Amino acid sequence: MREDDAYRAATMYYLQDQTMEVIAKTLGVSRSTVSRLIKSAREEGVVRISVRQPSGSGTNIGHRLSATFGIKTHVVPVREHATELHRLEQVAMVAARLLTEWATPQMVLGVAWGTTVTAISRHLAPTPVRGSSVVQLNGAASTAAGGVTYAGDLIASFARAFDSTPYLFPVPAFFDFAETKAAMWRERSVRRVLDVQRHVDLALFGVGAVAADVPSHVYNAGYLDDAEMAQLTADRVVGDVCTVFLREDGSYRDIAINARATGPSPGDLRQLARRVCVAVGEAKVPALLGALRARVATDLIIDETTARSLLDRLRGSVRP
Amino acid sequence: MREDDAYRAATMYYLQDQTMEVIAKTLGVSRSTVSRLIKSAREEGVVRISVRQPSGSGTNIGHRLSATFGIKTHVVPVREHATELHRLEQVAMVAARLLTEWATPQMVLGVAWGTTVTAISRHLAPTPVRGSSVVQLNGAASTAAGGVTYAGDLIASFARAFDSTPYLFPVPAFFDFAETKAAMWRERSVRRVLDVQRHVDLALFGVGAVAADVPSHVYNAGYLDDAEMAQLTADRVVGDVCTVFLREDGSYRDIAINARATGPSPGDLRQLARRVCVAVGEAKVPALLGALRARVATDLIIDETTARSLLDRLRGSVRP
DNA sequence: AACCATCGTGCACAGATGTGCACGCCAGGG
DNA sequence: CCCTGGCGTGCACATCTGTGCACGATGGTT
Repeated sequence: MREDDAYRAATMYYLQDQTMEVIAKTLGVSRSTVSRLIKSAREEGVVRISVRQPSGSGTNIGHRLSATFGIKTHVVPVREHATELHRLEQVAMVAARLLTEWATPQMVLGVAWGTTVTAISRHLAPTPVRGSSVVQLNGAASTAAGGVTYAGDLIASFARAFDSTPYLFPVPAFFDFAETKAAMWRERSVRRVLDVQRHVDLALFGVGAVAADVPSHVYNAGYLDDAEMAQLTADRVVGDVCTVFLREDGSYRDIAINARATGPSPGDLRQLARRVCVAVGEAKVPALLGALRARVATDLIIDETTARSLLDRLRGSVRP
Repeated sequence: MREDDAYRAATMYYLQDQTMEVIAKTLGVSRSTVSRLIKSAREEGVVRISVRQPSGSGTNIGHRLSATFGIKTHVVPVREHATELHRLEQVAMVAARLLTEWATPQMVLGVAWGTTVTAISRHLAPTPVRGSSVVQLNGAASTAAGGVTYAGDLIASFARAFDSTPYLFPVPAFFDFAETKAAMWRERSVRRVLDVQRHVDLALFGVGAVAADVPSHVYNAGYLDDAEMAQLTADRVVGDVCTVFLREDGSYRDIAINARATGPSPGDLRQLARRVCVAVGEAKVPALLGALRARVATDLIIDETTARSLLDRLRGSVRP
């Protein structure tokens, strides 16, 4: 009843360009109610709005990035002086919209966890996708409490939005011993999830930066001890993708801790058709550069300011 | 430049929920300009808004029609006392939006001509569709002047909207002699168009009603002489689809004039995957009933008032 | 039965949006 | 050279839209 009214109101508003006043009279409710109906229609995914990039947008930032790394880039316009938190919110909104736009029946969506992905999850409008699954890409349990429920809620919120089957990955972010990982990887319960991960059609992840203003989750939630942090610095690690650490040049294979990490390596990721990387914040630029050089992404969603920083660093002219 | 600004403004407005004031400051223009940029983004097809029908809308008119005729129905909400012209405009708007939503690469769009289809053409937002074609379904030349350019403009406006190759059908609406039709149908120039028509993926047409308040084009533009009109009445013809005449029970094969008509018969239409019928006006109900019984449509776009009328007539309780 | 929490609604106001008008810029033509 | 028509812009106003608040209905609990 209510949903049907929302549908009727949305049709009249968006498809027939009627004012809410007129719609209110037709439906026999107050204008305020119509406003709320239309809002709920948007939030419930009854209304979908997409914006397509005009083909001939010439020399702008997005196209430069796309050309350099051979990826599709979505640059989110933001005001110059906008705070990083504000920008994160903007980018997350756009990412959430694009994601629902890219959803296809039977899709397997792989999601990592972190501040960025969590922000995206807050902006997802419900978009039922027949036969879809959502799978957690990397383990989240840590010595500190809360990692599992945190990641669990995150996956659940994606699964709810797409009406998908959720697959959790109940392993720690890092094993203490590489042998344990090897052992667990032989367990059928784990293998089942790994198998789903290999069939991911659309992977979604952010990048972690070791030195960030809004510090990335991994480096602050008790996942790593002091010795490990020191080792990262010694290894010239600048950040991570799916809790696999990277250097700015994109190398990662010889970083010891990665043998104990549970997320897919850049090499694993590259097997997947579509890999969407979302990044906000100048501090993430070195890590992002490493990620792009490791070719982890096919799509990049980034705010204008960070994008500019990235291009600057590429040219070698690092700004203060 | 302008288009790029429109894209940025539209992104910020629709995807990031920014106010125009904020967008104006970011882009360095006045708020009014932003309003206009966003409007143009909508009109130029940069922004697409679609409204999906909630699955569980139970006993409403649309579902009753869908169940009765085995078609998909889109009922356009209108105010009860709305004029027929107003309703036509509403329905045409919705039809235009749905059409762009249904457009797929390589599609062949078949369009008839008439008041309804013309109204739709006025509301089409440009939506480039790779490799698409638009083909005229029925001839339009008449003894009175203007038929050809009229249909030509119509087809051209569809072709422009979808960036398609247009195929005109340069034959009269009705031949005077069935033999001429047979002869023309052997001509290669005509056969080429007929061949495109057979590959139509999406056919769009209205229904003509012999006795309409807003009279249908065929019966008023000099296509038929008095004797022919009298013959139609004698044959219990209630209207036409693509200038092929029908009775209310859906029969059409034994109506003499149809042998001289150039549009696809219901039987021809049924070969096409998707056939979208658009209808407005109580006067069209008998003709529409005939059309639906002849199974010419897979999709029906109709206003609420006409839909109600249609259901009433189905139940035998014709209202005054 | 009384109570309370929750929810949906309309009212009224604040804020956001659309648009007629006038101004200024530019290009083409006299 | 000026004139003129077309176009894009900002201003100011009218209209449209979003939302805090209060009220009333509903349903469950004590």
